[in-house]
Amino acid sequence: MAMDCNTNVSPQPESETSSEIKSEFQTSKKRKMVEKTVVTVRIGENVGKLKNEGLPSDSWSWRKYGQKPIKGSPYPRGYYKCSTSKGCSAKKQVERCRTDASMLIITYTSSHNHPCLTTITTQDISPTVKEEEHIEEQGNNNKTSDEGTNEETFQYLQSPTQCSQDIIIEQEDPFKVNTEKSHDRMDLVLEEDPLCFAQLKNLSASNSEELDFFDELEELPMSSSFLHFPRSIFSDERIPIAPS
DNA sequence: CGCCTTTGACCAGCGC
DNA sequence: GCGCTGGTCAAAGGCG
Repeated sequence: MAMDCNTNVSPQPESETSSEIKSEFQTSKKRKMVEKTVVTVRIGENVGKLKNEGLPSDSWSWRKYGQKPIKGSPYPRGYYKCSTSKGCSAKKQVERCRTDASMLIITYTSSHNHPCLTTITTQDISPTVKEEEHIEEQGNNNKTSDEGTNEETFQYLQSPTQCSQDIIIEQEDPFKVNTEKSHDRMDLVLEEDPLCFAQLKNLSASNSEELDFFDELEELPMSSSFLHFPRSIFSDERIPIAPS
């Protein structure tokens, strides 16, 4: 895998937890062309807070079906399937960035063939959403004040750049060159991609899930030393994905 | 009892 | 063609 963490400086607002999404229509040189969305998530204080608060881990329900050590990375990769709906083919892969233990790389594959639970049982999970939104509001410089305050279903249509301050998402279309307009593309992609915001919301929530997963991984070598890096060094975690 | 995690085995794609 | 590697399957066990 060519995944790695760069330390490029970007104008995006800094945050304890940030992430990016990259859309891939061709990906995984090992496998067929499958649309993927790669998200990098910086593990920050928010994650711990979420975890401590015991929030539901996700709007979707994920079931782990495999874990594999990845060559070149000290951390294994976990494979998850959506268990919200039986026929749902949505999957995600979770791994820790090999060069920055404080970052998670989450790769979403396929799309959900069912409505997000957020839209199904809004009343059940709205406290969770509100918690997330509250966190979002704490430091999102780009976000307008009236966003993220109402129904969750509305957020489904929002740009991921606005969805969360602690999860700054950048989606990259490998077939397009201009990365500076990535957030413009994101809007388009998200409107087309069934993963879209519902999954983006997963990110912050699933952080805790991933943290649980990686709590164990942290016992692996390297991780502790990486955790000592100042987070500011990794203000930008753009992950280059080598086209196949 | 149902769901989830773990883990070894197997399969498939890619590079040499 | 072979080996390596990533991705998936399925059985077993644990947990709520």
